[in-house]
Amino acid sequence: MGTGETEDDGRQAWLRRVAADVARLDRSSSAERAADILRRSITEGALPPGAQLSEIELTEVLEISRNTLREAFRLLTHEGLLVYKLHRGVFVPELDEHDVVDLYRLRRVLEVDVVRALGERDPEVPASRLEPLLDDVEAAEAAALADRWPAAGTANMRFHEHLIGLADSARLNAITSQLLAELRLVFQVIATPRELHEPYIVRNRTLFELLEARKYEQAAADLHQYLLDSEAGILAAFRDKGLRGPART
Amino acid sequence: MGTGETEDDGRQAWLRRVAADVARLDRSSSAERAADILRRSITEGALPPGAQLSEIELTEVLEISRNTLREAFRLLTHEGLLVYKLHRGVFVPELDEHDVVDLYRLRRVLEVDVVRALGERDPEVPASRLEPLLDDVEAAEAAALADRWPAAGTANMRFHEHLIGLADSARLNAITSQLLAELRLVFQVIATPRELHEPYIVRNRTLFELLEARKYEQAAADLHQYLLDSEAGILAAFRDKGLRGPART
DNA sequence: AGACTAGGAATTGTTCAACAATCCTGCAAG
DNA sequence: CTTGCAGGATTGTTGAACAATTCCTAGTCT
Repeated sequence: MGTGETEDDGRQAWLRRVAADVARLDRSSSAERAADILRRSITEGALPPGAQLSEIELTEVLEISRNTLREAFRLLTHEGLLVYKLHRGVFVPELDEHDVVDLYRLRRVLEVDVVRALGERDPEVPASRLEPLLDDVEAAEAAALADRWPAAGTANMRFHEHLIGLADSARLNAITSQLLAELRLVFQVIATPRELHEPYIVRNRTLFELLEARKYEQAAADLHQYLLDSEAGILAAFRDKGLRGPART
Repeated sequence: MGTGETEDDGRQAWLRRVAADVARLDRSSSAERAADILRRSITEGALPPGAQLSEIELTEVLEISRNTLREAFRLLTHEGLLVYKLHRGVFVPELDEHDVVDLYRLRRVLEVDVVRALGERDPEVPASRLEPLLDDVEAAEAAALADRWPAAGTANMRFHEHLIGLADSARLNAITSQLLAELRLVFQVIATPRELHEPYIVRNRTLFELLEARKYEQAAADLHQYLLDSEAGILAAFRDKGLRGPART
């Protein structure tokens, strides 16, 4: 870095990076640590939808007090990964078809708009911004080759998370993170990961190539149909499996 | 830090009002009761952006334990009305121009889509669904006639909340509620309520009439420009004030 | 025998006070 | 002017205690 013009930009970028690092390390409160562990347990299926989380049991396992545990419960409740039933405890929510429709309605509006805005607002998107998307696409393809379908699903979702990230909106990122967390809950119920994720690996690559070629309008239209198809697939899977009586709560 | 004696007077008056509120409300849980009081204090400006909320002081004023107070803090944090800084306390967030742009970007996407979807999905919207919107329009008009501009602003925001409600999406309602709460924070910084809210009272009525006439496409276009104008007005007021909220955590 | 009700055990909801960890302030030294 | 170090103040966390509610069990009545 030699010239003075880019020095200020470099400094700004460095400050932002440091601030991000600090924020990440600060994040070490007991409640949030416990929430992290529980979040993984839920999204990975160790705590399936409908399961109850006993306070006494978890205070012993996580080695935290009831107050701190309940703080973690509140955090996850706000993310939609837990629900409170008064005087009965916290449960992993069981989402139904109506929730799927609701989630996909929001996904379509937000994601499609992000892609459209890329074309309208700033035609000169730095190519480096697309790198995380390519990483996700390749990660999904590799996982598919290895028959690791849950991992493929995770990579697919990270693709969409990074796509939203292109908008540089903190609030949009937070909303998306929550929507995808709830979607993972839906995937847990269906439990046929291959049929669920396989068709969208190649579509993600197509989408990436459209973005790389700066064909934003076509990418937006493509993504819209993509999400409609994905929603339809999930709803169909729900109706296949769904006629069974759910676990009694 | 201390700016003068008038601040102390204002603080005393605020303390007295809080004490009165404590005596009056007895029905809900202590944490929610405290959250109600604090929410009003924040949205009405008694606790301005940037203010720190001392735990010890508030436990004495609100007559609750620190744990209960922290529960109330969590509730308000989820609404976006407070932010935690680890080991430093809770603060009323200071939003800057970037936040305004972010908030309005989301508002435009979501609200315009709700109106469009009304036309596409279900041309037969029951007229009764629009009644809350009319109530809000009339409430804003009445408040404007009485020179009660904060009340007019509140009615305006409830109009938009009810508008979003037409989509019947629990998640959309939650997101909107939080966006508008943060917007109230922005209004507090500007502190010229009349100029801020007056132009939009008549525009809300226009919007309502377009919806009533089922001219959804025109309503959507109208709303889009409406939100662009509102954003521009707020940004202009920000630059006039020259008050900057630099901290971005 | 079956249904209903009363009572007790277990769990959650709420509050409190004390201890540990961290941050801020002021002051002295280089 | 900056650096390092106490001391004080504030926040983070814990464990216990008590109240409120639910669920299970046992007994009673028809």
